[in-house]
Parts: sequence; C-alpha cells; structure tokens
Amino acid sequence: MGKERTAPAAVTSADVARLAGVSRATVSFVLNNTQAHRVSDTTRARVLAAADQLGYVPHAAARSLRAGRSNLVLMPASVSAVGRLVSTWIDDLQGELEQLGYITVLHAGRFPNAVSAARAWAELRPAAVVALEGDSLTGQAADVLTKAGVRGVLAFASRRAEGIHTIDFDHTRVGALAAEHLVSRGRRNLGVIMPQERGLDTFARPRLAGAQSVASRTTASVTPVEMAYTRGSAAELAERWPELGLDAVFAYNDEYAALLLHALRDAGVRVPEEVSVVGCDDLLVSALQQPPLTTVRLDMPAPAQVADALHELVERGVPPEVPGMEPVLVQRQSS
Amino acid sequence: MGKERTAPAAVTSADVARLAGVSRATVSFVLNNTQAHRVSDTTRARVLAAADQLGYVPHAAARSLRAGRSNLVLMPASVSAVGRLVSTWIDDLQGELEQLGYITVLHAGRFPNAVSAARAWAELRPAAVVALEGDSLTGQAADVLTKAGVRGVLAFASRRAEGIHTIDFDHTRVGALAAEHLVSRGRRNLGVIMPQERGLDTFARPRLAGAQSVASRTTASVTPVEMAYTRGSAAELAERWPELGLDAVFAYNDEYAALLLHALRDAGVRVPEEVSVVGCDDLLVSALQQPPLTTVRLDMPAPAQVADALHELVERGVPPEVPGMEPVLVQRQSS
DNA sequence: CCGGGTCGGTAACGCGTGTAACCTGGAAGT
DNA sequence: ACTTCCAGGTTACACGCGTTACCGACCCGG
Repeated sequence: MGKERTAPAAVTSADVARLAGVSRATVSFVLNNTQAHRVSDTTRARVLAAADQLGYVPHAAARSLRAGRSNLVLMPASVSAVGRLVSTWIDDLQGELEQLGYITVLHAGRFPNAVSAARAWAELRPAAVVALEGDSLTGQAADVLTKAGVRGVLAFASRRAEGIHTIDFDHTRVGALAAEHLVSRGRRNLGVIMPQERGLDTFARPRLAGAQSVASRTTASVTPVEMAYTRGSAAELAERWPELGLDAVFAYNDEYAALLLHALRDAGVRVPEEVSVVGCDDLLVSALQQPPLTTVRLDMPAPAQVADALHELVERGVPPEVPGMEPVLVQRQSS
Repeated sequence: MGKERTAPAAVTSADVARLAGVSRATVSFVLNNTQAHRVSDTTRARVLAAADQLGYVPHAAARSLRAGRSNLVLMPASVSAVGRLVSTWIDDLQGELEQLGYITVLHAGRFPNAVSAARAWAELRPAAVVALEGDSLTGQAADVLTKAGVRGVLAFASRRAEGIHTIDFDHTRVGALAAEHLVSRGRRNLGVIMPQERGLDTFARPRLAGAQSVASRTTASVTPVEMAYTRGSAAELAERWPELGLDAVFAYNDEYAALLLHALRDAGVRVPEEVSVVGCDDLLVSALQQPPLTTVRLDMPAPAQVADALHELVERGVPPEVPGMEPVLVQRQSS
C-alpha cells in the first residue's frame, strides 16, 4: 500500500492487449483500423471492449514520435494581448485546422529574444508555428524551428525574412491610413497612442512608423504619446493635452480610443471640434461612443483559406498564396 | 537532389554526439548537466559547441515519454470566450507556472460532450488540466484523464465531482449578489441576459439560477432574456422591452450591459429611472458608461497561489487549499 | 498428397531520450 | 607488484506506439 498515491500507472495499449488476450500489434491494427491488415470481427470486438473498459487513450507524443510527424499547430500569442477582433478569428482558424486533423494550441511566454522563444517552441516539435506577431520572428529563429523539423513556419508580418512564409500583415499601412484620413480632414499635429501594456508594442511601433511616413510627405507632424489602459493614465494624459498642441490622435485601439475620449471630455477638450480621434479594430464599442468613433477596420484573410494554405505548406511545402490583412477606414463622427 | 524538399531531417542528440566524437549518453549528461556523472571540461566544451553549431533542441515528447511525466499544463479555453478579466489572470498564471518549470498551453475545441473532450486532452498526456469552465467537467471525464496519467485535474467550479480537485468558482453567487442588490433597490421584475455566443452559457446558466434562488425567497420574479452581442440583437430587445414588463436587468457582462444600455436609451427607456442595469466583471468600460454601470467585480485567487497549489498537486498529490472566486458588488449610477 | 493462396495473428524494430550498469586506464595505497 | 579506486567514458534498455516482415492454419485445385 501507500503506492496508490505515487503512480496511478497510466493505461497503455499493452494493457489493452493483455486484457483482450491478443498482441499489442493487433490492438494497434484495430484501434487505427489499419486497412493493410485484416483482423477478425470477434477479436476486433474483444479489443474494442477491452479498450473501452480500461478507458484507454493513445499517447499522442509516442505516436508522433514513431510517426516522425506531429499534428500540433503552435500559435504563440498571449491571451490578453490579442484584441477581441483577432480572438474570434483565432477561434475560427482553430476550428478549420481541427477539421484538417490538427490540434491548435496557444502558448504565451515571455522570452528574452526571438531565438530562445523559437527554442522553446521547437521543443514541442509542432507541425507548424503560426506567429501572429510575425515581425518579432527573426530568420535566425526560423532556422532553429526548421532545424528542429517544424514543417510550416507561417508568420503574419510586414517584412519577410529568410525561411519564413509570410502572410502580409503590414501595420504600417494601418497607421498610414489613419494618418492620411486625419490629414485629409485638415489636421496637422497628429498624436499616436503608444500603449504601455506588454506585447502591444509589436503592433504599435509599425503603426507609428506608417503615420510618420505620411507626415514626412506632407506638412503634418506626428508625435508618439504614451498611455496605459487605465483611467488614471488617460486622465493624466487629458490633463496635459493642451500643452501637447495636438489636433488629432490615432489611438491604438477602439478601447484605448474610448477611454481617451471620456478623459478628454472630462478635461473639457471637445471632440471632434478641437481634436479628432480615430480608433482601430471597429469593435462594437466604437459605434456606441459619444461621438461615435471613426475607426480602422482590419479585414483578415478567411480562416479556411489560411488553414488550407497551412496544410499545403506542411504537407507538400507549397508556399501559401493568401491575401493579407486589409485596413479599411470606417468614418464616423469623431473625426 | 529533390530530397531537400521532402525531409529536412530534424537534428537529434545522435547528430550532436557524432559531431562531437562522443557517445549519445555523454551528450545527454552534458546538456542536462547531470550531477550523478562527471565529464571532463574539454569534452563538455566540445559537446556544447557541437550542439550550438547544429542548433540542437531536445525533443520534448521523447523526453517526457522516457521520463514518464510531462511538464505540460493544459488549459481548455477558447480565446474569444474568456473576457478581459480572466485573460489577464490567465496570463499571470501562465507566468507563475513557467517559473515552476511548466509549459502552459491553451486549447479551444468544440466537443460533443465532456468525455470526448477529456479524451482529446488526455492524448497530450499533460501533467495537469486546469479547467476554467469547470462545471462542464464530469466525474467520468476526470476518470478518463486520471487513467491517462494526468496528475492534476483542477477545476474552477461551483459543484465538486468525483476525482476532481475544485477551486470554488460559484457563479450562482454572482447572480444571487446581483439579484439581492436589485431587490434591495426596490426592483421586483428582474431580467437576466443569456448571451447567445457559444461557450458562454456555462457561466450564464448558474448565474441565472442564483438570481432565481433569490427570487424564490422574495416577492421578486426572474426572467431569462436571450441576447446576442450585436447591435441588432440589442436594438431588437430594447424595442420590445415595454412588453417584457421588467424593471431591472442583470446583463451577463459589462460589455453586454453597455450594449443594452445604449439600445435602451435609443428606444427611449430611461436608466435607472425605469429600469436598473447591472453588469459584471468591473471592466474599465463600465465606469465610462452614461450612467456609469453598477457591476459585479470578481475577485480571483492570486495566480501565484494557484500555481503553487497546482505544483503541489502534481508533485505530491496534495489537494489545493486556495480561496475561491469572490463576487463583490460595485455600485454606480445605473441601479 | 502436395503446392499455393488467403486469412488472422505475432515478433521485432525504431522513433529520440534519460539513466543504470558496465567497462578502462591510470594514479594511489598497501 | 598487486589490489583499490576513481574519473571519464560507453553500452544497453525502456518509455508507448506504428508498421514491416514473418508464420501457422486452413481451404482449394490439381
């Protein structure tokens, strides 16, 4: 006794074989109904009964170790960093991949650099890695993955790197689109909100760069403005708004925009008369604001299309032909 | 040639051994710096150099197959179903678990029932399964997991089942708290929003039940009201609000509450004069509404504490001693 | 009575690891 | 000079699985 607590002794296919009175091979044939080998109906029934009785579940790791390939798709992403927009998209993609036989898994981890992150992912030997924050994936990191046998390295990114299959996801264009709109509305001193939350700067920086590139072609100027997703930070920012001298702002998000909108109102700054506000993601909340928020909608490629492309990439090494993310301006009353 | 595309041939510890001119065992000793065995500094250096040169990364599956234990923690949860409140909590928990040597992974999957879900999870042979929607985990499903060798089956749930270690997460109390508040404000005809989005009813149902239990002790009545998270659904609901005869509503969420709030205003229903509205989660948006939303804040147990408890459970089978979720009413002007 | 074919089953190997057990040569102790 | 010991290495096995090759029994035609 006393042993009951230490090792519950997971049930293996050998246990099933023993109970059914057959060899382990037969068990394998039955449970995978291998077409290459015939097995009598009576023993098949015995095996199935034994497996059911013992509650046998195959060991995925052992299986893919033997097979030399796994059906795991790893998506490095922290839950809190993805907005509502992408989160539903992720869910749909995961559903599509499931139908293709893949098991999609999310992993958020804080890593000092891209290579050590890739190392951690590579340990799991996934069939593919789908990086949503693809710009943080270096060619060197991708090399680690491919050397570990990862078949599909797919990244949503603005710039393409060696050994990485890229789906266009250029947040530069998002910032540029917002800036162009604001300039066309006669604004000249544009602020761009840079969120302080961890993980968000991967998107925020290119957006800022996009806005700046527009400014460099016009008479407008662009100023990065730091802000955290708290009432205090927003209020503090609104308080010193006059001294910033901005007549427009591109908030990172509709949620940041909404927060800032309220803070500005509380501070007596009128929107859109004194300052135009543009959000992003076209979340439901944006239309509910007072005034309703102008925002940038991000049209994502169809999940089914991405899933198919990934499958082709893993199976046959075919590079994906998928349209990228398309930013679309949705104008409302806040600008 | 032509072979380059088919099998990139993942690098193994045998490759490292070959390049370093030593046996595979020595490589293992060096890379894990096994204390039980000594190895000279020169060969150690050679091995490390070879591993680095080849970009070797150990195969987690093979490792845990051999070790008989894995460091994987599986959290079944769909990204879109978790609100902002829990998502940051999940991130923190994942961080704590990482420090304890675990790799936390999220998996969303649509399964016909709890047992088939458990079967899918069991295939991965995780060290532990942490179910946030713990009420959907049956004793039979937990049995599948333990039989597959999963050491820690941890569930945030209201009712405890056989073989499942439970951290109290009783959404009944959430509904009850909201209902008690509304009754104390003189309301009698309470509506409870039931969101139509998939995966959300696991929380919505017990909250409804909690509200109903309060009603059964008083003269108040409770009516479930279906609503989807779209403007159309909210508008349609607000349109037929008068005929529902409700003077209070507990929305599933602050986001649902905000959506409903706007729809009600557009339909000419005054809040809180004609109807009280109570949200949930105490999200930032709730305080920004007009009028500011009364809401129920959910105090979660400290992630570090949960991580430690899980570690103890996996390592020594010690049942977790962790305070559960505590609902707290945050009163504002909407009720 | 014998050769060939089919059906139904088993033995054995390898996937990539970690580790217990086993060698070997040289230094130290007797 | 013979044993003892240890540092520093290797060989061999097991983890759970899928699959290839093999084997016995039976049936059938010649």
